[in-house]
Amino acid sequence: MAYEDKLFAALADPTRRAIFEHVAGRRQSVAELARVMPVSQPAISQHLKVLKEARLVRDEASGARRIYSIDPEGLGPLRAWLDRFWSDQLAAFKAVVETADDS
Amino acid sequence: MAYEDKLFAALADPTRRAIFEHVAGRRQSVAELARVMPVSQPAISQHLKVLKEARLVRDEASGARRIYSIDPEGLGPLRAWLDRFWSDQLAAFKAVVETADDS
DNA sequence: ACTTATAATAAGTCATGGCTTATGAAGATA
DNA sequence: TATCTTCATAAGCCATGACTTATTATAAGT
Repeated sequence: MAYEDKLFAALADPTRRAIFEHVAGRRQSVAELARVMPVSQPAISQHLKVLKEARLVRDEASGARRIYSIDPEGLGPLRAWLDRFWSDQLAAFKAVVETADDS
Repeated sequence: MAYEDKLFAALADPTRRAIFEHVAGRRQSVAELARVMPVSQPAISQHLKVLKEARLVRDEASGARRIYSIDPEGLGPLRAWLDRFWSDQLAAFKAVVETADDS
């Protein structure tokens, strides 16, 4: 599976996005997430695995716990993808405006 | 289903993303897309329906054809979502730097 | 009018994915 | 050592979704 595919797929699920947003707000353990989210601990672990493979989060051992935090570079590729269309659309918009000026 | 959910879900499928990128490159009909993509015409129509409900594309009748084009505002919410974390991460990074300055 | 082209919808198949409970491994605590 | 916590993995269930072929509707061309 291509990397970009993993990134978009990881963000597609609402529960997983919620977990990501929690982790982005504050680094925390699996148990903490399980306490606040409406799914079981294994479900949390499974989501975190997907997020990790998409490089959206990192994990770090801390005794028996495992602390998850956001991966600062993880959203870079998403932004890059987005900017591709952003500039395209700006160019297209500009072209329309300039065509209108010709009239 | 919430709007944001539809947006992310629409972009999750690689085939659908490819269709979106084609349409973004040049406005075109369903048949044109079906010619270049490795799936059937109904599959294309189904994907376009999802993209349209996510407000990523628009359609316009042109005789028997239906021309699909990108919806310029469609990616706005995605960018807004992204920027939320972008500034968060910048703030976090700044905090780390300033803490380092204190030492 | 008849045929061809275009595209949407219906119905059915099949794989994937998100969830559960059960379990085991590794660390902390008594 | 024994227990408790934390977390990951295994296995199974079930809904969803991406695809197919078949069909229908509408418009264009002859």
